[in-house]
Amino acid sequence: MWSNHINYDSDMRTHQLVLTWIEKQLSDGQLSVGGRLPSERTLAEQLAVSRTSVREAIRILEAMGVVRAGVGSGPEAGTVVISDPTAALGSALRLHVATQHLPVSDIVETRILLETWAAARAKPDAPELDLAAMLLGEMDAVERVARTADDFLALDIRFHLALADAAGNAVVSAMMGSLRESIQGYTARFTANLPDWDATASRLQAEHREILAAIRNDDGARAATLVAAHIEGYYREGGVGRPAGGRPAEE
Amino acid sequence: MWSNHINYDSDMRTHQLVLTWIEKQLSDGQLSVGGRLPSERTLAEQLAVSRTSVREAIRILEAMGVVRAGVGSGPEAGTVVISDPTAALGSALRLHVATQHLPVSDIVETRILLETWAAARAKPDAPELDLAAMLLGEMDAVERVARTADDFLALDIRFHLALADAAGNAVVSAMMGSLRESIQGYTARFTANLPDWDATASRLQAEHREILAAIRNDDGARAATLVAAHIEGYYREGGVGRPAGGRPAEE
DNA sequence: TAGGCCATGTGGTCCAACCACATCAACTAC
DNA sequence: GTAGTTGATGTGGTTGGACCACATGGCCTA
Repeated sequence: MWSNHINYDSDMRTHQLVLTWIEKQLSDGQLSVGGRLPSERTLAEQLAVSRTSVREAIRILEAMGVVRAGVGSGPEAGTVVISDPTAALGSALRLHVATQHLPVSDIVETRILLETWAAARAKPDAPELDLAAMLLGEMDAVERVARTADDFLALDIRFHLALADAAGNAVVSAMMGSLRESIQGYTARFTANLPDWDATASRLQAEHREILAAIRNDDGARAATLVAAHIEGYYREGGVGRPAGGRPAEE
Repeated sequence: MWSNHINYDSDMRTHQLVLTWIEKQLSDGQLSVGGRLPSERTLAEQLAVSRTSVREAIRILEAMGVVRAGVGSGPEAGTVVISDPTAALGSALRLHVATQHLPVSDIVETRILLETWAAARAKPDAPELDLAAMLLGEMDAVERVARTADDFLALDIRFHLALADAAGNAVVSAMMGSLRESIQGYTARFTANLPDWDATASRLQAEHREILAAIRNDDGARAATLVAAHIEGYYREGGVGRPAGGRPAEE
């Protein structure tokens, strides 16, 4: 009775049949990110295959990063779709960006590219935003007790990473993380060039709040604009000319 | 009697134990391309796990394009290593990373983000474009002489990296380079599952030429649009549902 | 010698259990 | 009544055994 309209090759291996079925559910929208697959036993019965074959298919999807299997009962249980697999075949990702001798202007450019994208894409209810909000409070505290600018900027970086994480793209998060050292290395020069650190910190905090508020209001376009201006101003104030208007650093 | 010196995490899932064992064989050189794994039953006995777990591990390797399973007896039988993941994915086969949920959809997203940006800002006279053009010619040559899809796609990756380099941003170039391994890992499976490689290669080449032409004409917007469509189509065509080994489902 | 047959070994599939785990509801003790 | 315990329920994780389809190669027969 379970006639899904999949064209089964007569000699298709059984676990591929399961994969095809799941793929169809996903492409049809009957299954999407966050959704749960039927239990292995149920799926086996529905597709008239053994649970073994279902498990082999799920194992592949798990290795590809499409689903995550969790035992027990409750929210963590079952097989959950964690990635839209329209183009998903998983693979190992090893990021080792050599951030040693990179021009600051290129870093600024890349930060703007990645962070504006992330800001435009972040969901208002992303849990990473809570972390960002907390970091905002810590920065306020640091500022009150007249701690060093380094402490403040360490939190500042974490704030920006949290915003990037809120976009939900693991690769972008990893790339931002790989820039962390470079960004940190810059802060020394940054603080040295500032005439009035307190005023700068206050302004940065105000901008941070605006950005976070824009994301929380689901105004991605505004958030992206604010982020770009924020990063630009941040580096300009530190005496590093921002790479002119989208155009690189010529020469 | 089988004391392999693998450090078994006590809570490691069984099929991952098998993956770890096979990874060790490959990295130690005791197993290489063309070599055959022990039979599933033998392997299960040696590692003191069930054949089911061995099969799940082999299924993953098969989906990753590392091995090919053949029934019967004779040269086509047994589980044969058809690709050296040690070379393809870096110094070690990070299968545990593969199961660590780094969805390829995120990689696709990031590629589109970075490459469209690079295409939009690449200068028509960038020297990297000459390299890109040369690679185009090489891909044509490869296509003419044989069905060496792997060779073609190796050049394809270099082409994309050259375009990214043409934007003149060292950070973006480094990030694209860090994605290289991931992209390469995907292409192995990609080629194995295409019904008509020649047609696909021709289409890819046509798109490559369009992209390059757009950049040469200083039409960054068009180049970006073409790149996005190109990458999207590229991954979609190798989409989920036809892991290595089986023939792709007819449409 | 030529042809056919079958023992052997492979992966492919299925089944029936059992385990570990996590939740939740019913129950019990206070 | 409340707090803690216990068991039912359902999940994925694992196992061993069984049978199948397939391909080879040697044995046996004509």
